[in-house]
This record gives sequence, structure tokens and C-alpha cells, in this order.
Amino acid sequence: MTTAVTGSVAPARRLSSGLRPTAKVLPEHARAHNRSLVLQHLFHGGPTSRADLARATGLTRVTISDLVADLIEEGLVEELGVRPGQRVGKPAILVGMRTTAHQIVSVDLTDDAVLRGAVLTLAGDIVERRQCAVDGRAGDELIELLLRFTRSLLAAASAPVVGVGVGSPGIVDAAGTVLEAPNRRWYNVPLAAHLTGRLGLPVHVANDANIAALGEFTFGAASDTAVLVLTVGEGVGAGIVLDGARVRGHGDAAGELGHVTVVDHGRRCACGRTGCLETVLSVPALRRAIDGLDRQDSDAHLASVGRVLGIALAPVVSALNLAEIVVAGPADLLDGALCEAALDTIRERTMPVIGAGLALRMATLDEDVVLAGAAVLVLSGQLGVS
Amino acid sequence: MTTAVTGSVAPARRLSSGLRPTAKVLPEHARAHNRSLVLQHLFHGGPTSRADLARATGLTRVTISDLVADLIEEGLVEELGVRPGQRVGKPAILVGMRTTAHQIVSVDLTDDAVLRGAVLTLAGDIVERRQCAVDGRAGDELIELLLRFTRSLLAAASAPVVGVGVGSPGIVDAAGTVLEAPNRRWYNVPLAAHLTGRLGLPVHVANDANIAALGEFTFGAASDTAVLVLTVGEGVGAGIVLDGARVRGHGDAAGELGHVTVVDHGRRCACGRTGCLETVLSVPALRRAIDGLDRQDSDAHLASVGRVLGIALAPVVSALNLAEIVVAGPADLLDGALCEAALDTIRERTMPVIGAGLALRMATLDEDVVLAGAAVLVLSGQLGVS
DNA sequence: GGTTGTATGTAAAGGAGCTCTACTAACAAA
DNA sequence: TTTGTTAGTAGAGCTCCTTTACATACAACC
Repeated sequence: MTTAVTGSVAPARRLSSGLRPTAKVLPEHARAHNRSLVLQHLFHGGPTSRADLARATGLTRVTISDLVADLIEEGLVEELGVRPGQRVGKPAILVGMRTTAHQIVSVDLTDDAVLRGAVLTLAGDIVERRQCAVDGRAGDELIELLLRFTRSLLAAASAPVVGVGVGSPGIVDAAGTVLEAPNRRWYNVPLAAHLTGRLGLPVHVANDANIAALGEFTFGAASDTAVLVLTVGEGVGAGIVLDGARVRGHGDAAGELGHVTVVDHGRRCACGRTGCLETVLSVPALRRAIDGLDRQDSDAHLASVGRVLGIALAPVVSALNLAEIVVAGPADLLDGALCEAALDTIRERTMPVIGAGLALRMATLDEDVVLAGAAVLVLSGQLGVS
Repeated sequence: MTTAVTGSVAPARRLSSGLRPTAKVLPEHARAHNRSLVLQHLFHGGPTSRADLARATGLTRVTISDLVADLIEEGLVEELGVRPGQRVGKPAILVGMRTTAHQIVSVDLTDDAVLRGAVLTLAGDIVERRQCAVDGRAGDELIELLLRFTRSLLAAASAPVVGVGVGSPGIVDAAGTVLEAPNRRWYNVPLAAHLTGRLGLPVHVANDANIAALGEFTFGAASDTAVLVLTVGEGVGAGIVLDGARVRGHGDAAGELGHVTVVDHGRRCACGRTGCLETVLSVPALRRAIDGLDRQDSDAHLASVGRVLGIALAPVVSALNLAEIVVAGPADLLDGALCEAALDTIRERTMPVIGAGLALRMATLDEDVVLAGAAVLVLSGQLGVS
């Protein structure tokens, strides 16, 4: 008596690709989701007619009109007049996101010596850029400085600010608490909550290298499915985006690749161990190593570091079947022999299916990756857009 | 004029942890989601009262009663009488999932020589187990054999079957098409669609090592957040579950760790390259290597393989901040020196935060991991439970 | 120049889904 | 017996989306 019960057992219609339904969904959540969906299309597709939005989202024109009316009321969207060009039927009215009507404030704490900040439009364009010397401050002092610096950025904004994004080194949990950032002497500092309280507007905090990946993913040319962004600066960090979601890891420490051992019997690292990736790949280490070398020797060294990087990344690429590795950092050091050797090494050390599907390129945003990423944090947290 | 607009810009209420809202959500989707949510709680928490379900999910008692009524009507849930024990208030009526009222058929194609299949309850318990010699069949012949084998399993079921799950080696896409499985001579075979058409009930197909991870995750003791399951058999494969979602990868090839180069100038591999992980870690390779050795030498060899494994996994563990690595395969080879060396090596080669948060253990399901995983495929695909 | 066809956007009615409030039922403890 | 607590259900109401119908505006065609 083997009876198919397809009729009586309804197929599960999944909301996301995740396996476990974990929280209840109410009509209002559906509404918020669809609202974000519309915004998302306008964000990436530019000005569009309501009818096109309906076709793109699968919602009806009626619902789209309703959602767009809400968004217009909130000031996030505006009508841009009739679509140019002659077609049959009633001319479409274009609607577009008002990317300049609101702004975002971003702060990048990556650098030991200086706070970097910016005011950005919702499209990620930098309107105003500021810096502020750290002068050796750490712990609470640094928090105070950060607060003052952020206030000065808010004062520099020329439109309402939807939120503040902060990229910090160290391990940061989902709530924006810095669990540990030794160089800043921060341990269990609820930075996001503290700043939100003091500033009176939403503040999002995340790991700098992690959000660099978000920045590249949203504003760069990164693929949708599986990207790793490697940030090379004073240290080495990474961020991974899979199916549009940032990988956080069990203890919010995903992407901490700087202190993986890659060289047996290697140099001593600041962390106390030896042979960490940072001892060969960080900007200071690279500069030291090639200082005074001619082009050929310098390239040879960079290639050897690239090979070491490739050996370390090959298992990661295989395990995740990555589509793209993006490298952010000084192009004079990284773009060239180093990246080439890394990609070649990864291809040599992985299956053809894995290696062939992989691209490796330099980041498109240079020094502003983290600022852009912090903006994405705000965009996605406040507007559901990324 | 820096004005906070928190009031006018509604915070995005996210449905999942993903960043990009990608598909519209209708009320019926919300209903299906909440239905799965209830089922999920009953699946993992066992019999529960409606009131407790309401507290656990955040939905009201009214809604829960409504959902439970639907589920009872569909035959997936039943009332189990009053909860024993004396408490104040009206006694609660327990409701529980009818795990034996429906069944699942699973097939495991991992073995070259034999098809392994089973009939399982919705709780993952094996009711009936069957095998079938492959006798060198491949390509279309193997598909026909698989079809006949599946039919015999369906005939052996003693309750309505909700769906069929198949674990296949090779690369399988989300639709259940086997993109390539060289040993089976399958290239772009739409296996799930084909079987669904012929059998008239839902068939789900996925990579065997991938779903082994699902099996361990659901029926084993794996953690929620970040797990990698390494399956060691004739070859080596892996599956990764992050935040409850299986990692698919850009080309549906995530987890293909068997052919990462781990030994420079190593043995020739069946894939044509040298030094692949499979050349040292597969069951045949391990047996060959320790054949005739005494315990001490054998352990030394196993430990050396464990170190190689640890070196390869350390970057993966760091990049993903894994909580757990689960190893599935023959305990006599893997459990002991090999696993110990692997864990020690990973700990040595990663930051303390990363290494300390990691556990490594043997799988709890032994040979039935893939069958269990295939069942999870059906559970999650048909009922939204996992 | 009128007619036809196509496309956009809105209005009104309807159904699905959840909540809130209010109620009954059933028990323990005082 | 009274009081307090908990479980489950009924009915009204709100939100959100769809379906259907309609007004509007243009091109193309005779």
C-alpha cells in the first residue's frame, strides 16, 4: 500500500534557501520584505516603471503601486516623469530611488593611526571625506574620539542621515559588540548599542575585512553566489559572501585568515606564533622583503608569496566552490606576480571544475572598500537593500 | 541640517539572515512558513501542547490551534491525550508529529558496486533496508536499475511515502540534475525530474557527501552554526552547513575536497594529478599503507595523514570559523591517531579563538549517514523540516 | 480622422492570515 | 466553596495581496 500523498502533504514553499524555518512570519513582515524587494530593484536597476517592477518582482501592478506610494511618502523614491522613447500603450512613468535625498555616515577603524570617515549618498558615492588622528588612544578614550568624530561627520551631512556604519578590526558579533580587538584595547564593548544611544540614530558595527567583502559585493563587480574578499593592509583579513549572505562563523570570527600558519618554521608573528600568513603577506612584510631588490627579484619574491597564498586558499576554494576571489590592497604589491602566482597555484591544486570556475581579481574600490562596506551595512540594515 | 529619519524610514524586518531579498512573499508563503515552523518544533522537541508551541514560536494560541488543525487534517500530526503530571490550570493536550504514519524512501549511490536503499520513518528510523548489485552498469542502464530498485523500495513501504531522496556522487545542481558523475557515466542527467516523472512522487537528488552533512546535522549531534562533515570512503568528500543552510557553491561543487593537492610530489591520483587528498586519506589508500605494519607504525602513519588533513583544513576552519568538524568513515582507521593529529594540527595552525572554538569528532550515524541525509532532503523539501 | 490594439496605472471587492479581546473549560490551592 | 491559573476556542478586526474592472494614453492602421 504505497500511496503517494503529494496531494495531501503540501510542498513547503521556502522563503529563503535556508533549511530551518526559525522565526514566525507575519503579514507585516511580508510587506516589509516586498518593500525591500522593490527598493532593491530600483537600487540595482535604476529608474523603472511600476509595470516593469511588477513584472520583475512577480507582484501585481496594484501592489507595486501601493508599495511605491509608501516609498514615495517616506521620501525614498520619486517619480521621474514619463519614460522617453515612443512605444505603444500608455507611456510609463519612471520611478527611481532618491539616492541623494538621504545620506549615510561611514567610519573605518582599520588604520591604527587614523580614523577615516565619510558621508555617502545611498548610491555609495562619497560626498565628504574626513580623517582624524588617533594619537595612540585606545579603550574608552578611543570610543570617545570615535563618538566626536562621528558627530563631526553627521554635522557635515547635507541631507538626513539614515544611519551610521562602522568597520572595526577584531571580532564583532551580530549585535555590533566588539568581542575583542586587542590593538584597540576593546573587549566586549557594545559599540553599536553605545553609539546608537549617544547619537540617537541607528549604528551598525562589523568587522572591517568582513564588510569590505560587502562593499565589493554591492558596489564592485563581484558575483552573486560565492565570493571571498581578501584585504591586505597592516594585517590580513577576509570576508566571505555566499548566496548574498555574509558568513559570520560560529564565534563571529569568520574570515580571520591572517593568522593561519602557512610557512613551517617561518618568522615570528605579532600574535606569538610563527609562520602566520601575515608574516609574509601584510603590506609592511612585503615592503620590507622587496626593499632594495630589482624588479626581477622582487617579482620572484611576490610570486613566492602568491604561491603560499594559493596553497592556503586552495582548500577554501574547493570546500566552498568559490566563484571569485577579490584582493584589496596596494596594487603595486599585489596586482601582478603575486596574484598571478596565487591563481595559478590554486588552479594547480584543485580539481579542474573548481579551478576553472574561479576568477581572481583586484578590488575595484581601493581604499574606500571598508567605507563602502559600512554603507552597505546601513543600507541593508535600515532599508533592506544590498 | 543633520536630521535623523529613524521615524520615517522603517527598519527592515528581515525574514532570513540573507542580505538580498530575492523573491516576493505572499500571505500563503507566510502561512507555509509558519506551518513548517510548528512542524519543526514538533520534530525536534517531541510532543508539545498548543500553548507551548505558541510560546516557542511567538505566534498566538489562536493561530497555533489553526495551524495544528491543518496539520492534523493532513495526517502529519495527532493529538496524544492529556499531558501527564499535575499542574495548575487546565490540563494541556499534547500534540505530536506522526512520524510513522508516513515514510520516506532513500537511496545511496556512493558505492560503485552496490545500490543501498532504505525505507525510513519521518523520524529517520530505518524500517526496511535493501541492496542491489550494480554489476558494472552505468549511464542509462544504471538509471533504469535505480528506477527498478526505487520501485521495489516503494513497494516495501508500509505507509504512504512522502518522497524519495537520492544521494549521488558527483556534482548535482539544485534541481537535482547530475551535472557530472564520471564513474557513473552521467553527464547532465536530470535525475530528479526523470524519477519524479516516472514514479509520480517527489524525488530529491543531491551530492552524497553534501547530504551526509545534512544527515549528521539533523539526526546527529552537530551544532547549528557552522559544521563541516568529511566523508571518507573510496574517495573523500565533504558537506558544509552554515546557519542551517547547506553550502552549494558557485557551480554546485562545494565540498569537493578529495582532489585538493595536499602533498607536493605525491602519488599519482585517479584524476590524473598528483598529491590529492584522496591519495592519502581514502579508505583503500589508508588500508594499503598500514597493511602489515605493527600498531605503533600504523598509528604513526595515520597521524601523519591526520597532520596533512589538518594542514589542508586549517584555512577552511579559519575562513569559516567552524564550530565542528565531523568525520564519517571506518572508525578503526579514522578514530584515534588520525583524528587526534588532525585536530592538534588545526589548533596549532590557527588563531586561539578559532582553534579553541572547534570540535572534531566521529560521525554518529556510520554507514547510514547518506541514507539519513537523503531523508532530510525529503523532509526539508516536502515538509520544510530539518 | 476614427477605430483598433496595447500598455500603464488606479479603484473596489474579496480572500487569506494573523492578532486582540473575550469566553469556556478544567484543574490546584486555600 | 472560592480564588487563581492555564488551555483552548469564537468572533471581530486589521493588514496585505489578488482579481476584476476601468480610465488613460499612445501607435498603427484603414
